[in-house]
Amino acid sequence: MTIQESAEMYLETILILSKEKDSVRSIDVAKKMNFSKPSVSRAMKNLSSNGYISINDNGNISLLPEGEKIAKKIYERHEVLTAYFIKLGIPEKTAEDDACRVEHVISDETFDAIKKLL
Amino acid sequence: MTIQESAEMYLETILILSKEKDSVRSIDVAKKMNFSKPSVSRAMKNLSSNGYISINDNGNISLLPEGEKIAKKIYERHEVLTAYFIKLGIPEKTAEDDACRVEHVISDETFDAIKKLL
DNA sequence: CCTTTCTGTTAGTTATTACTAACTATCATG
DNA sequence: CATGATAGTTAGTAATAACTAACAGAAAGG
Repeated sequence: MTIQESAEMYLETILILSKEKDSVRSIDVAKKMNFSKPSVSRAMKNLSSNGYISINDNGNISLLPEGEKIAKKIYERHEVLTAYFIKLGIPEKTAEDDACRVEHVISDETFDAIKKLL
Repeated sequence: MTIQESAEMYLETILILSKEKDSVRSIDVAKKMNFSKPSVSRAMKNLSSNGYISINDNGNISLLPEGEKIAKKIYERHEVLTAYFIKLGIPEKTAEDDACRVEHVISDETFDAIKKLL
């Protein structure tokens, strides 16, 4: 099963939230992504049953190795692409939005090439 | 109604096919995109009822102004992005594939900036 | 002319990914 | 302890976009 774009977004968000705060729960993810609680609840269940995250009894979410690998990959892409678009003169907001969509669709080769440009 | 990514792909394909041959029919689109006949049939009906294409009695498909505008926009993005990725040292096949996904998701501003780099 | 092939459509299915409504469970506080 | 807010889940729905099975009509070839 190839990981879906939505799963990548959830994992990236969990990574970002865990940098910002001590514990990450479903509700934090929902607020950050502007999604409904049930959407996140379902997604977390899915990520959990596929071994990307674990959820303890308190509802705290943590990335498992496989999930962390993906989250870090997408997060790096996000950072690099945003910086690159800004360097091209794109306003920050637009650069971020574009990075957020491009980060899921480009190949490793193309990403590496762009990364080298910075 | 914002135009969907799939509609953009169909319109782009129709434009490319009409450069290659005199008449374009559903079956040509299906073969080019590797989609089933019913998928294309449904998509053409949709594009037609939204005024992007017209289909005559022989089943020949032609782009209407609104459809042609979108097709040309996406096609230009495809060409420019492919050229750009190739310039970065990416193999042609990968460059094409990446262009094909990126072309639908970047803003006009970011595209223009990349275009200027060439 | 009949049979096969090509083209297109109808109908129903599937996957992804979001939603709302409504429920349960927990927890803090007056 | 009762009340109300917070958190999470269950169940059902919707949009997008692909699929297969099955059929209808037209064209082509023996």
